[in-house]
Amino acid sequence: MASEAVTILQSSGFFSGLSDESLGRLEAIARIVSFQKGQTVFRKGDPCPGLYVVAHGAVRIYKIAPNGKEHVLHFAYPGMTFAEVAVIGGFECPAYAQAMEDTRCALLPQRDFCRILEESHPFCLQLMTSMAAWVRHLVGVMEDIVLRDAAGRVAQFLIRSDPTDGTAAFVLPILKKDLANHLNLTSETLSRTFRRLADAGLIDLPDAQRVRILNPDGLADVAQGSPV
Amino acid sequence: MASEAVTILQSSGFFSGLSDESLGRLEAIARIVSFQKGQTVFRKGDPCPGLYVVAHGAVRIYKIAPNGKEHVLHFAYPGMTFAEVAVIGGFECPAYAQAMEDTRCALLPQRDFCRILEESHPFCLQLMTSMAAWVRHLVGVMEDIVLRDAAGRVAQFLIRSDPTDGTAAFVLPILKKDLANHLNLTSETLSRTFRRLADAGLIDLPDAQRVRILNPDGLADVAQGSPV
DNA sequence: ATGCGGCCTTGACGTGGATCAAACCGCTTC
DNA sequence: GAAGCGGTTTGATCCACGTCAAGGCCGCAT
Repeated sequence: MASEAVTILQSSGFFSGLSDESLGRLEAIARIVSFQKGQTVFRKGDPCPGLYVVAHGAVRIYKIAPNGKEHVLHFAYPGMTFAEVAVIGGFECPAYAQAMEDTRCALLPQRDFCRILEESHPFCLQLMTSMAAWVRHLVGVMEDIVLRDAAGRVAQFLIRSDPTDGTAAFVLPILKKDLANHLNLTSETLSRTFRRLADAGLIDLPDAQRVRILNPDGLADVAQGSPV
Repeated sequence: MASEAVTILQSSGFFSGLSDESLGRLEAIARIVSFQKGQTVFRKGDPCPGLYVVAHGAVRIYKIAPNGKEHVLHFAYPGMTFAEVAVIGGFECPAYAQAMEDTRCALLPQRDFCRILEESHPFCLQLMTSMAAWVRHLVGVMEDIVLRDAAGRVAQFLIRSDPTDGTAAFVLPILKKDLANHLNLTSETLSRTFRRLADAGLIDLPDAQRVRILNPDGLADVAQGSPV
């Protein structure tokens, strides 16, 4: 099903600006791969299979410390890519990847992908700016962790991930235990932090999976370091 | 002095693999800029002047939290570049940059640089792999901070930055207070951590600026999470 | 229904590293 | 050489967050 690959690629911000010609070349090399919930996509140290574009489901990319502690670098949802950096840099997989749900991806194999990069200058340029945006995001995550306390990190996350841009409740896109891990907190601390924000009247927690932002400005203050 | 720019560019890993033709084009747009010790190179939010290549001196790139806390993202020494990502992505300066010593840089102005990127495919490819390496480095720093305790971070830093690859003492490339900040520690905690490593016989501290690694394997164990 | 196994919450308690404070350098400057 | 100043060290104390433990909730399988 070649057309499925094209649909997936087009849905991704990474490839959306490409010409039909470039898309056609990518389509020619793309393979569709599926993973069951909980299945490992690749392990740290594996040779990098290529660049993945998520079509359905969700994947978490994480590292494991020598002591067993995990840290989730990021979550890849439909339209998002992962393993780009290893593909482009030509190194082995720098982290673990695991499907959080049944997941379907387009896979652009490393060698073919690099060949296209070498042949297509516009594609190269496009990818470069995408990488720059990715670096900026990464630095942002790092700064969240380093410069903010628990409440600040949670507030920042809520602000960034509220799809409603307002006062409707929305469901958290991930399990709280994964969110806690991503923010470098324990799930206990995350739970307590949510409660403190709710007690302060900044958010409402209708149930375990949903959040409503009651006071965006106050939440922004907390993200900027104001005490709860 | 056009030749000075070429020398600087060639000394940088970022540009070392380029053809004479590409180098010539960069030389044509390069300007030499100097900063006195302590001088600000740019501030967060400034329009990005271009890509800097350090010739002499050292620059620290850092962020400031709303509460005033600083975090040093990285140190740019001779041969290293900074502000590449903002140039390529076309955003404003995402951080502060300050000369730690009297410093001389080549500056490749944003617009000219981007024009060359658009015209030269080999250059684009080269830059892409440099960016990938840079991302990997960034993720490494982030993982150090998130997954290791104070002793682990310091041990990891020492292992990575020991130029002697052995048992000779070497001078720390930066002030301890800046190092502490980079590792997300206070200088007090860094001082105490050095002492603990020295008491454990893993390192020797002949004076405040120098370190000698006595037991590389033991230090590696600490970096992997073993208690001191 | 019943049991079971994740996930989430809440409480009590412990601790790594921050903070506060003081003293000691090695400099530069007068 | 006295005074001043940043950087470093050390000690005493504090606190945000982790750890440990227990209980509640919900979906799923028997």
